[in-house]
Amino acid sequence: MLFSEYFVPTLREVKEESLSFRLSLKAGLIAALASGIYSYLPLGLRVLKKIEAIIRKHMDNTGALEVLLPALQPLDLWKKTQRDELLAEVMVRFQDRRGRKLCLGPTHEEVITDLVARFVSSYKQLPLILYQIQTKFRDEVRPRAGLIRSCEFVMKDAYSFDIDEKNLQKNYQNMYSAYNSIFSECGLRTIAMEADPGFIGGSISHEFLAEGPSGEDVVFFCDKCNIYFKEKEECPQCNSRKFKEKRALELGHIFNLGTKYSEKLDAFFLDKEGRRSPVIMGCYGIGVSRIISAVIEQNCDKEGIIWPKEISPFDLELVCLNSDDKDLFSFSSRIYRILSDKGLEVLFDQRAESIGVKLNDAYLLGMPYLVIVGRKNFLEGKIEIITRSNKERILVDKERLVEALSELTDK
RNA sequence: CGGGAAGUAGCGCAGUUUGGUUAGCGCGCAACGUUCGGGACGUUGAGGCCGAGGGUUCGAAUCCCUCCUUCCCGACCA
Repeated sequence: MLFSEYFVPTLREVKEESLSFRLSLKAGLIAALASGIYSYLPLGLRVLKKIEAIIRKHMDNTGALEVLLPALQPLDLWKKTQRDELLAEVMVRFQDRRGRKLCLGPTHEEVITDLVARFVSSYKQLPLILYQIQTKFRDEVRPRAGLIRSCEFVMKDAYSFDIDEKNLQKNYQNMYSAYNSIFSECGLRTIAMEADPGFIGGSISHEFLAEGPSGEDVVFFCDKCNIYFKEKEECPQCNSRKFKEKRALELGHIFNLGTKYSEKLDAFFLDKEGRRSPVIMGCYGIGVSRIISAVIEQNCDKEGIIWPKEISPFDLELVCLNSDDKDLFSFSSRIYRILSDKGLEVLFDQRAESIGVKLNDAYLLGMPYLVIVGRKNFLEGKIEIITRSNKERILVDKERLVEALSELTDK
């Protein structure tokens, strides 16, 4: 991708305070439309899609099947679980021209259970796991920190349906480990903890938190035992009172729902003995857009973002420092083509900007590798490769560049 | 929903206390020239119902009232 033909409106100054919010605005990942409402710009959307791809891979591995449920939902459905009242405050609700009462789905337990109630009637159809990646709408009291708490956000929600508690446990455990894989593949360090099921309900639930300065939760950490805990009392392992307070962001939450929804929405099946029982459910959510914020907070420095390879919008950024130097420019262009043909995703900054602007932008945007083609090095037959994470600079012979990059990026 | 801060050019801000006639600065944008390994320099230029409405006044970005919006802290939540 040629930088000059791309749409990356970077900003020099922003007044927002949250770390990830600042960086996602400065790097041109998102743009604000109103409080809690954001557009994804091309760079941000690339990241979102990569995260979604990782999630899909791991969901598919658990045997979950992807569906896409409607965001528009009749309020009557919500009356069956009484959650039209419980969630009244956060629901975006309205009437259509026929006076039909609708809401924009803040979550999808009702819709998915209704679907299963319609089509599942035998133990032979179970287990079943369905998931979707979809936009949720919540009328937030106080949106904050950009993608961290917004009124419209992308969520992955999965729902498992089983014949008994034992089978649910198996799915729950599979999801638990899938979640750990997803987050670590996104370049995150997360903490899994037992949690309060809240309005989703059910008996047991676990949440997955990512440490970060803009996090909304507070957790405590004991250096000695290397464990996190929620109650501000003492370390549950060594009873020490010397622990650190940390901010953390909830990225995922898995719930053992049992029969809470299936009973109310009539999702029953006949077992081998012909007995009629409610389907046993689990529910598994990930705040997809929020992952972007968490990743930024855990992977950045004063200069900008440091994308983990797996979700970086591009594999590398190629910077031609002196675009009006014909030799330099044609060499850079040739490199760009060769790398692209090899399947590498390259952002090629060939703008007629000053060197400082291009380098600062490159650090801000944060691709894992920066390939700097400058006149001086070029005349000596060298090209510079900077590893964004540790700022390590290496000079390679220009004939060896493609090879060196293949080694670094494994592509 | 309670508390705080703020709305002036695309972005970041000064000016408001003490009202005064053509509303400023930096960056960005357009053009030309000079630069070219760290947001470079010069010249010229475009761009504002000073958040909205109402009031006070000869006169309002500035004083008063109402409303809207945004950010931050708390309560609540993925």
